[in-house]
Amino acid sequence: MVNLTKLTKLSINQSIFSKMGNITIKMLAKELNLSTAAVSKALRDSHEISEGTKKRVLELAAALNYVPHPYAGSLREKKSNTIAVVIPEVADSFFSLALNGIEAVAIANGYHALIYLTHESFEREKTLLKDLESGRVDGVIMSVTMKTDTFDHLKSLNKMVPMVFFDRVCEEIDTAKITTNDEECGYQATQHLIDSGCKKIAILSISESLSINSKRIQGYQQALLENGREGDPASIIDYGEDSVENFEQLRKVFREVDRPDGIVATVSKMTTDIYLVCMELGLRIPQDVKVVSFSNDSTVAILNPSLTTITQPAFEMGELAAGILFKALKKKYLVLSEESTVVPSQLFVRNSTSSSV
Amino acid sequence: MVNLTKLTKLSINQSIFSKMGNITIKMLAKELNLSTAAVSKALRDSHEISEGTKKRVLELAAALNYVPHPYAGSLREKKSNTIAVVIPEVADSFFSLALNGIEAVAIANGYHALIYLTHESFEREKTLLKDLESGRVDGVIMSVTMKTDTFDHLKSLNKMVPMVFFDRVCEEIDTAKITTNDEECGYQATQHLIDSGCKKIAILSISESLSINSKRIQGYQQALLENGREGDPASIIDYGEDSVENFEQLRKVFREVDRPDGIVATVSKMTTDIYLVCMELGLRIPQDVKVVSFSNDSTVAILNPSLTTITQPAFEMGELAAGILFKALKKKYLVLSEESTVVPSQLFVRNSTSSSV
DNA sequence: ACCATTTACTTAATCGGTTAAGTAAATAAA
DNA sequence: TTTATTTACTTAACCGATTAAGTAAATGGT
Repeated sequence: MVNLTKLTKLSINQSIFSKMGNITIKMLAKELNLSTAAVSKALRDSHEISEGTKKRVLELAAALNYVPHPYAGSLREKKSNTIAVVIPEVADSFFSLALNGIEAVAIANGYHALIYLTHESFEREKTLLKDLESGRVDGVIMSVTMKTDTFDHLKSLNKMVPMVFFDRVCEEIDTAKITTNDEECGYQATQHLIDSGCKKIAILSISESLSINSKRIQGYQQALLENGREGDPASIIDYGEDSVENFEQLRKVFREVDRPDGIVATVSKMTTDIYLVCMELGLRIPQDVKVVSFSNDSTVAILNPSLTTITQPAFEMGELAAGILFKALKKKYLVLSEESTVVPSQLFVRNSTSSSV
Repeated sequence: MVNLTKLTKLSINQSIFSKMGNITIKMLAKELNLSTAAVSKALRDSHEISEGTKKRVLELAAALNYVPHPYAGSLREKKSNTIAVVIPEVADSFFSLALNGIEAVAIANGYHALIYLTHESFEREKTLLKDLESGRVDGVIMSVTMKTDTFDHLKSLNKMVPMVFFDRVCEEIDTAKITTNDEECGYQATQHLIDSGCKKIAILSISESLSINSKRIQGYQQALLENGREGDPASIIDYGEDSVENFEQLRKVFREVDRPDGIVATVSKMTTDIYLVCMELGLRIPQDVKVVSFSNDSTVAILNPSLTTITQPAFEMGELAAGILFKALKKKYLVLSEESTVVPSQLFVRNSTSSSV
């Protein structure tokens, strides 16, 4: 049995919440008539401590539910055993799947993964990354916002902490980047629409500064070019953050006489708008308009009609990014930029591009 | 201009990443011939420091990109300015919306919100909560896993740190709980199916131990009872984690002669399976089977057919939960259990329950 | 029996901040 | 002029853990 009489004297500053106060090594030491050093070593199974003492320490620690304070150790060791994952949002299948991949690897490596959301705000990204220069985390995995168009905050953080970018990478930063074959996919999506009989193909552009966006559009233009079509600049439709404006924009495009008969959505959330606008205007998918979307949504198969998608290896990209980061955290002198990887996405043909209807 | 000559002598232990090493108050103090105390006070705009000195400190701090180490302050102040958000997953519209609500409030209060995912693993929940007893965070907002059926880990954490539950609450813990009117919604959904002409209504049950689940089912049973129907136990279909098994289960149910002609999905992810099974078996929604789902998905309107939903005030529930937690963190003696709130959900009728087709 | 080594600890410094208490010089009050 | 107060700092303790260095006692070798 553990005698707690002495310990009660130690509990101070009790708020309504910490009825018991946090147990510290100091308390264990006092209770056991040992130095804090001995207790610390016992907990870490040091050879300097006798088996009997170790047993006493472990038993008391368990009885009192001792949990080491992570910040104390981190401060001393200059190592937080924590990584940060900085992503635009989580209400997106791609990011939530990638996150699962990252988390799985982080847990397997005994690390904490702190998730930070920028909500596509460049200001928030800057504030966040500045904070991460503090030593709060040992490494960072991130996808930049749609609006990230200067890179000093990234460069600055990259000097302090190993970083790995995934999907929405920043080309200007010299470090590891996990991407998918965006240009090729833009090409494939467009070629698939052409093959399905589309004459006028539009593409929704999410952000000028985003490398994945421009690559997808490059692929789109390349496909048009190879098929002897003008790269009509009017067919690149800017898609912003204001959902009302976006809807209005789409409505306008599809109301025109020479409206597109095929459209590529570069991110999944554009799909709902496309479907709704087509419904409203009485345009049938795929008969009047064919749709391909970059998407990882699980609902694509039960949409009306089911949606042809370019699906990214989201989970795998997360796993890879995390794997490389932990490799860097273990081996001190890893050249991260040499670890960049491109993982291919896959085209899934469904009814939204069917030409046989 | 800042003279950095002295400072270079301080940089030690440079890894490939920390080319510059982290700037500390000690370095600033040395460079300015001040004590660390003076620098600390200057940075916190103390009246004890002259305006001239404050200016010198602030300028050097800015020039060297000084970022205070959060763990050092937290340790001393016994306050981390950080809360934890523990949720089952993020690939779910309800949780991601709630998360946005929580985050918005956290940022407004100058706090960090650390997101932890349990992936519905009870073991992970226990490990996580144990870690959170360390002092890592000042408060916790959480939704328990589907499998959480013992509560010692929750009770234990609740002694150390203020907790607020939302949606998937634990009734046994005496603290604030933000819920929606689950029983009423189960009732409404069922009544709506009855009103739409359904004779045999099934409900998908996600977990026996989850209070929201049992409440929804109670509402369902109540509605059946009030309409003079037997509460057929066979109509409560257990939905587990194995997606292949779930699909098989559903297929079996809908193949039977007296198959249901109405079904309530208690969580949104069940919807895809229902739609796919109906497609496969040639059952038309809503003519042969009517579907209501608890869902916050943005795609419900473009499904085939569009889905009738019970939609929870997810963002608002997150905001409320966070608001109460911060109220508790500010006022020391707030009785959290008195802050529990129930926010109503809303029924949106769409085509999956249409009776006029 | 005597020195060497091993065992099982303790002491004290450290991580990077914050702050109570102390102090010397300048200014104000009597 | 002398004492009181204010100003602008510094010193030192502290948060909770880790660990290099120190030490007393037990054990071992010859």
